[in-house]
Amino acid sequence: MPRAPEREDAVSPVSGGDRAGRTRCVKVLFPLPLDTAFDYALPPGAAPAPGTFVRAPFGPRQAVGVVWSAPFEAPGARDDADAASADAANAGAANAAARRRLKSVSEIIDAPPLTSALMDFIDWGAGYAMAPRGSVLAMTMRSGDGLAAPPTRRGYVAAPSHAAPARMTPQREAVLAAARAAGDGAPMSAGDLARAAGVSDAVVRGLARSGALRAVDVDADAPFAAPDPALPGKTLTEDQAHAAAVVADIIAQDAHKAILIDGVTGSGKTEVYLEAAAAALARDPSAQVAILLPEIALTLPFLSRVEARFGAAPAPWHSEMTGAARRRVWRRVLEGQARIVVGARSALFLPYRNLKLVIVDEEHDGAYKQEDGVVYHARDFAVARGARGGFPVVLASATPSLETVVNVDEGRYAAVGLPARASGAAMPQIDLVDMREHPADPGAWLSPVLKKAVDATLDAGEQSLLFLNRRGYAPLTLCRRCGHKMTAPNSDTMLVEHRFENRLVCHHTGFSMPKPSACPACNAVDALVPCGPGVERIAEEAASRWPDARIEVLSSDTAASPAAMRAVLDAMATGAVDILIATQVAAKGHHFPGLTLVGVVDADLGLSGGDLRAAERTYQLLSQVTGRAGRAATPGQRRGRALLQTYQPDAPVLRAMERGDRDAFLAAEAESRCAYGYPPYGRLAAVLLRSDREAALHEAARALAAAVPNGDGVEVLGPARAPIYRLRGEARMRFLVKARRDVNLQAFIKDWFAGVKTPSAVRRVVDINPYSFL
DNA sequence: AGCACGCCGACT
DNA sequence: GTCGGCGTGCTC
Repeated sequence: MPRAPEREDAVSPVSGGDRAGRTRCVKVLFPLPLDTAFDYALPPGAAPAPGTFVRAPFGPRQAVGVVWSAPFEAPGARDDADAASADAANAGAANAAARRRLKSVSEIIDAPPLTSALMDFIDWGAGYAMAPRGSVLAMTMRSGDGLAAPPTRRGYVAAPSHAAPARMTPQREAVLAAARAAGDGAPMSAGDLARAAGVSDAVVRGLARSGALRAVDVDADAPFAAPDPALPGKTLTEDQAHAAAVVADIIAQDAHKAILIDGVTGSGKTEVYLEAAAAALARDPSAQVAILLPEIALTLPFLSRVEARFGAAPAPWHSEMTGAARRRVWRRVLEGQARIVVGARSALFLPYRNLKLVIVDEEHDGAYKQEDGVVYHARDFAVARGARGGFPVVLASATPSLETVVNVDEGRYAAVGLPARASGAAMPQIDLVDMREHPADPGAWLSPVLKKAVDATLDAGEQSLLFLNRRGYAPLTLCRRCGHKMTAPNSDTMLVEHRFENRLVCHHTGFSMPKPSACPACNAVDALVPCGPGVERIAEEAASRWPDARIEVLSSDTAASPAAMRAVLDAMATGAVDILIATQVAAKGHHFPGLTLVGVVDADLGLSGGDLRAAERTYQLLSQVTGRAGRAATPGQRRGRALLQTYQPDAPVLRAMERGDRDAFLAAEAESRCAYGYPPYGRLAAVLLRSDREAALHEAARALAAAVPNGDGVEVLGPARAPIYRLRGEARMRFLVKARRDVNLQAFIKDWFAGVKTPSAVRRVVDINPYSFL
């Protein structure tokens, strides 16, 4: 990208605007936590469109921002709207601000501008999340150095044949052949050429010196290969073909619509929405498609699936990408050159030039909720993005969220179902194991019923998955002499024993320490006892019960790296593991053909805690993990089976799981949420105050409580201590704001806060529609 | 977010 | 007497 020449001080401080105050200016928004866009004069003749990237002096430094308005005439010394709206006493000050000489935009950056749909989305998102607009813009601009001049690297192409070197050798011949094979359009680096020819790069340099190879500078950020939507996809089942046709029909309407693909685990939702992507790409040769996934760990195998369908690798995007890879994707998305982006929730904010479809896979997944910085839910924001861009949004899930189901029921979203597994295999048989009737041995966690089922599965040469959503060896360590509980320093969080590393780890703060031999409170030696099970402890029990079985443990921390994790998953997929003991990392998106038994060690886990979505989350997790069983229709293989160990077999969630009656569960869940006025039937927001100064925190909470405005249909609960009161040395208090669906919650909260001055030592975080209540 | 300005403790 | 701690406030 060529750059505009520097125009420092193009408008001179004295004679810049003419006397009549006709300086042309624009508003500029910076990617900083500021809500206001600032006014700047424009260099003479410049008329940047809204969305254009510019550089401008900002305080003592230069900053890159985005033009956030059409050009307008600078307000003169006379009253303008700002002054008129201020009251008489303030008019002088307002005028002084308006009259002050504007600084000038120093450079108009030669890059495609942000689209107005994206700008609208940023404005809307900031208002919704109650975040400064600049913070939302920052998510769009988090690009490494995407606006800097593109880096180049030296490449070589073969010069015309008459430029053959005087002395030809076999090595030189090989290099020239390799360069000619690559062609003029694809310069190769010296190293690549040498490797292709099987010679050292000295040969390449020699040829370049002699003129037989021409050196060219090539863009180091290679373009993405163009996807070919016309390539044949997988053969679809009748259900899939029907669903794909319904979705394609919506895409053909070229208007905003949200549609849910509601398909049981193993029904092949992915094939259906890849057809949706193909339809969008085929309609418009410059269309871009974004596919959002909840977990980056899943993106790698998924990328190859997309590549297989379209013959081109998609552009990946997630928060752990850095440097050149990040810059390359960002730039190519901005240019419209990257046509398919596969990424985590933040991929929604990329500066697409012509976004025509967003697909949100596993739309119910809690990982779509961003909890720090700008707090948002990527599913909801995706739908809002589609509304502003005038394009459809596809949501896919086997266990759609109640929010989405209600949107479908009330006619706001379309829906299409995939009721059967694509392989033709039956859904697993699900049974509850009442632990009161079939208790495990003391100090053990597997009931005789589950152990017998694993025996039978081993005998049949099939695989078992024992699922427990708890990392480590034991979730609680306490001193048997004095009762002291091991907690993280300056936090009210329990330390979890991880026996493989012999450490105590805090899952909230990341703190860890070697397991001490004596109790830190009473100094009793060897008195610290692990309480309760984690996956490592279940593995210990399994190893003693089935000493000859091949057993593996999988959780986000037993695997040292993503590659190690893949290795375990691959071993499971190829049948090299008999019993896999795993947390929810194994519950998502993996296909294990030999797996016929899923045992859930503690189906009650997650039901306690009083979180309004506890039952829903449990249902989703259990459906997902039990859905791993018996997915392949292998001849002679038994039907998949799942056993759920529970102490509360009458809980509605577990009854619904047993009967496979999702709709009854959702109906009951909807009824109870409706009765309490909880989302999606009412609005909810959490206001969290935190500070390392406890007295200031309590005072701020008291002051806020005293200032709650009267609002029809709004109720403010609290302040109360947050469930984790002390975290990383900070104390935390929380309010919950509950409102009817027709209430503007954000306006109410803004009004509330406007009347109170909270000291800066107390941080205040608003979470609209919270998912985490810690 | 930076960065400057502004009032109270340990040092050349 | 100064260097410097980070609280508060501003950036067109």
